[in-house]
Formats: sequence, structure tokens, C-alpha cells
Amino acid sequence: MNSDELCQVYRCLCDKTRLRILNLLSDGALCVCHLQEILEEPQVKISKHLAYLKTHDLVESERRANWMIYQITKKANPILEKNLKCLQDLISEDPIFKTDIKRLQTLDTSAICCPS
Amino acid sequence: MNSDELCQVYRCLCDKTRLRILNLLSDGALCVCHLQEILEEPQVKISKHLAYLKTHDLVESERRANWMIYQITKKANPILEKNLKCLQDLISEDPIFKTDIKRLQTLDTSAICCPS
DNA sequence: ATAATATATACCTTTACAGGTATATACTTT
DNA sequence: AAAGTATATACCTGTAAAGGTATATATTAT
Repeated sequence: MNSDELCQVYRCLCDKTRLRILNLLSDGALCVCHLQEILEEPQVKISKHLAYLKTHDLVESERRANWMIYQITKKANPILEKNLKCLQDLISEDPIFKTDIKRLQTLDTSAICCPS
Repeated sequence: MNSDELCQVYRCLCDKTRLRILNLLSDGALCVCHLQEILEEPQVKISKHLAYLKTHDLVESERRANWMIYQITKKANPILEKNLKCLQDLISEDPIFKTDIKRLQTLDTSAICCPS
């Protein structure tokens, strides 16, 4: 563990959009347009936050045809894992995060984009 | 739980000096000069970080003669509590935080300032 | 009242982002 | 090759906050 790394993870966590993204990705990989649809935020905003998270190794991405699929980084990262767990515990009843997950579930069945 | 509140706690946690302060205060109340001595950082730096933490209700202070005693806020705060616990788990073997605690323990017996 | 001690605040400079608009890039379809 | 779709990047503006120096405030000791 490195304390600077730790601070950097907290810096990643101190933005609401990024928290919402991480919460959604905790449930599995998603493309940008799905995130966009769930969060109802402009594409550029989501894209930039994803870039931020990727720069700091919290997420990784993979292209699938026209779409970029993002997921929580697969490489073991105790700091991230513990904090995501902590986050889950804290937000379970929060309206914003709950709505996001609800939207995610309805999206998964309709499968608007990025066919696997 | 409020997501803005949550972000604000993370903002409090994303600075190394504040993490060190919170780690020390998790063990009990401390005056500024003790923190200063343990962290080996300039007074103004510590004072400003304490002010920041106080502004955002993570700590509270009380004057005792010439000294200001700081402690983790007593008012129940699930976000803070959970994150401090998470923090403890993550930093237990980190050299910086370990050294801080070691210094804290030797200080407590010598009692240089702020007699209770 | 004065000096000393402990702590806080004001002011300055620099840096890190956040959010917006416009544009670029990558890939697919026609 | 051209157009369309999905995503990323460049650039700009504003804001938060970090660290430093100097100074103010609060309290105690003389």
C-alpha cells in the first residue's frame, strides 16, 4: 500500500458522476452510451470521467466494434476493492444510486447497443 | 445519506496529511502541537487541514487553556465511521501511518503539553 | 501591562479539476 | 469514398484547494 495511491483513489471517489459510474460498473461492464443513458449526462462529461478513472487504473476499457466497454479494473487492487465495498454499504438506500441500478436492469433486457 | 455529503467526505480523505491526522485522531483526541510533533509538518499546514476537517464536520475542537484539542466528531456519521474503518484496514501495514502511531504512543507517556 | 505560547487567519501563487463547446478520431454501413 | 455512429480530445473558463509567508488572535505567565 502506498499512501499516495490511496489518496488518488479517494480523489477518484470525490465526484458524484464518478461514484455513479463506479457503482454501475460494480455490477458489470458497460459501454459509454449505456452509462450516458442511465446517468442522463452529456457524453463528453461521462467520457472525461471515464478517462480520469482509466488514467488512475480504477477502470479499464476495451473496444467492441463501435463501442468502448468499460469495467472495473481486473488487476487486484485492495484499496479499490475495499472502498467499493464500503461505497456499496453506504449508498444502498440512496435514491440516486438506486435509480441508476434500476435503470441499468431495464436496459440490460432491451439491449439497445453494443451486442456482445 | 446524501451523495454530496459522501463526495465531501471523500474530498476530506484525499489528502495525505488529513489521512494521517484522521488516523491519529481515531486513537483519541489530540492537541495541535502533538499532531505537529508527530507529523513533523509546519503548524500552519496542520492548522489549515484541521480547519478543513472541522468545516466539513469530520472533527470537532475544544479549547483547553492554551491548547486546542481535536477529536473525531462525536455526532453519529455513518459515512465517516465506515470510511475510517475502511481506512484502518488499508493502512495497518503502511510505514508512514505505523510510524505516526508509534510516535503517538511514546508522546502519550511523556505528555509534553496540554495536561488534562 | 508585557511578553510568551499555541493556534488561526489573510493573502499570495500554483495546480488540479469540473463543465462547456467545438472538433477529432475510430469504426461501420452504404 | 462518403456518411453515420460512438467516443475521445483540445481548448477555454471558473473554482477549489494546497502550500508558503506574514500576521492576527486567544490564553497564560511575569
